[in-house]
Amino acid sequence: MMDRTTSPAAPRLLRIQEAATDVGLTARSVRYYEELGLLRPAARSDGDYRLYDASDLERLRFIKGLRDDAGFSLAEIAQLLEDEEARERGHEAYHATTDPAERLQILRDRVASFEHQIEMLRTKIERLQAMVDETDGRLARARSRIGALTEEMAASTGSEAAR
Amino acid sequence: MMDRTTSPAAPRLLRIQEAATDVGLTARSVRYYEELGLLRPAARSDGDYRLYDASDLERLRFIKGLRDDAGFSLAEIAQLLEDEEARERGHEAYHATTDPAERLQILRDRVASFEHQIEMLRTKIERLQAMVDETDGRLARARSRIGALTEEMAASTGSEAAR
DNA sequence: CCAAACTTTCACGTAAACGGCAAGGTTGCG
DNA sequence: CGCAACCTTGCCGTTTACGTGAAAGTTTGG
Repeated sequence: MMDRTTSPAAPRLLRIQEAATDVGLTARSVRYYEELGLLRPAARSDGDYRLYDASDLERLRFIKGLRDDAGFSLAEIAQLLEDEEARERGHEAYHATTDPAERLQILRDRVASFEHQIEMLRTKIERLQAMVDETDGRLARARSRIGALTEEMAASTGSEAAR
Repeated sequence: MMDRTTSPAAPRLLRIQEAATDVGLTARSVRYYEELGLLRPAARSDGDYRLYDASDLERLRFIKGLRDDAGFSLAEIAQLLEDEEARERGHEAYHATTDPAERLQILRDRVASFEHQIEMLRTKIERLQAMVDETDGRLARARSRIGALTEEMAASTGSEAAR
C-alpha cells in the first residue's frame, strides 16, 4: 500500500564506496579483487558505475574473512572461490538434468569439494590449537607456582602469627 | 672412551644454511628475521659466521609456524616474541629476588601474558571454526540430498523389480 | 697451504596487496 | 542546468617479505 516500488523485489544495488565500507574494505581493494578475478559486480549503471547486490557483499565478507581471519593469500582465496563456482556450475547442471545418476555425480563432487575446504581449514585450526595447548601448559605451570607461593606465604605469616 | 669432545656438553652450533634448511627456511629469511629483531644467533665464529643453537632453531620453528600456519605478519610475530622475552626477563628477575611478593607479581605478569597470547590464537581459531561450521552445514545438506536421491533410485528400481 | 664451498655485508630487484593522484565522465539535488 | 559528490581508468608509489647477485672474507679437507 505505502510501498510503491516499481519493480517487484528491487535488488537494492550499492555503488562501490558504500559496498566497500559496508563490509569493512576500501573501494580500492574491491576494485583490486575484481582485477584478480575474485568477483564481478552484479551490474553496471548507464555511466559504467559498478553496482553490487547482496550476494556480492556476502562474497566480499567471505573474502575479507579468509584474508583477515585465516590469513589466506588472495591467490588461495581465488582457488577457494573457483571451487565454489565449480559447485555453483554443478548446481545449474544439477537442475539442467533429470538423470538421477548425473545428479548423484554432481552431488558427490560437491561433497568432495566441501570436504577439501573443510580439511584446509581444519589443518590450520589444528596447528593453532597445538600452539594454544603449549601455551596453556606453560600457563598452568605458572599458575601452580603462584599457588605454591601463596601457600608458602600464608604458612609463613601463619607461623609468625602463631609465635 | 670413543667420544673425546673437549668441552663437557658441547652446544652443537649450526651455520646459517644448515640451520635454515633444518627448520624449512632459507638463509636469506633467517637473516631478514634477524634484521627485524626477531632473533639473534647464539654466537658468531671468529670469522663472524652466524652460529645457531637448539633454542635458536626452536625459535625459528616458532616463527615459521606463526607465519605459515597462523598467517601472522612478521610484525605481529615480533610482538609475540617481545612478550615472550618480557616473560624471560621476568624469569631472571624472578630468580634474582627472594621476596615472595615480588615473585608473585612476576608470576602474575607471566600469566597475563600467556592468557593474552592464548586469546589471540583462540580468536583466530573461532573464526576459522565458524567457517568450518558453515561449510559443514552445506556439506550435510549435500549429503542428505544424496541420501534422498539414492533412496529414490532404489525405490524406482525396486518397483521395476516388483512388477 | 690451497682450492672449493660457505659466509659476510651491501645493494638492487620483485611479487603481493594495496594507497593515492590525475584527468575526465556520471548522478542527483536545488 | 549547474555543480558538488561520486565514479571511471590509468599509472605511479609504498610496504612486506623476501630473491639474487657482487665483492670480499672464512673454513676445511687433502
